Amino acid sequence: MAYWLLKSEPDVYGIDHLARAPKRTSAWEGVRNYQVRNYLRDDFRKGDQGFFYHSSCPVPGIAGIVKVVRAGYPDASAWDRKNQYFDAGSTREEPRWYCVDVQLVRRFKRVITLDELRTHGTRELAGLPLLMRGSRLSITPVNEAQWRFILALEPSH
DNA sequence: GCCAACGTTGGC
DNA sequence: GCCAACGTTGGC
Repeated sequence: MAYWLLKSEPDVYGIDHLARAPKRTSAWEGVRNYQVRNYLRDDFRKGDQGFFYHSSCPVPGIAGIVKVVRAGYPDASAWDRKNQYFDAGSTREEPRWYCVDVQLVRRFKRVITLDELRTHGTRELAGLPLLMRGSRLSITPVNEAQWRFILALEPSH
């Protein structure tokens, strides 16, 4: 089982939106970056878990945990002319973009902030893609040691 | 709103 | 295939 970090802007789609979704489940769609597309298409498995990260907001950080309930499948938003993520280059025969379905596992009792993660960036979280210079990908892998370490941060403070 | 970093586009 | 221009991301 793999671990991931999924970024979203809370104003657009935050963890509270997912909490209110039917079955607390939603498609993670609209990804239009090839590297992230490859993760979604090739590497995501049902049962994988992910951190739900809030970006572009007053306090960026990890707000909770999701699990993958459906592995990669073609992103239908690319076929919808009215959708802001429409892409005429993606067809049903040859889909260009992929998505997964995620279900909220739980919200953290507190947001584990980017600042706090950075304080561990040279030790336990060295190499975490989120903390790497220039890292902008909306989905990045998290290894098991990093996953466990971040989970253990939640009860402290 | 700024701007560093990085991806994409398109002319050549 | 190069690379300048442009667009996007996302922290600050």
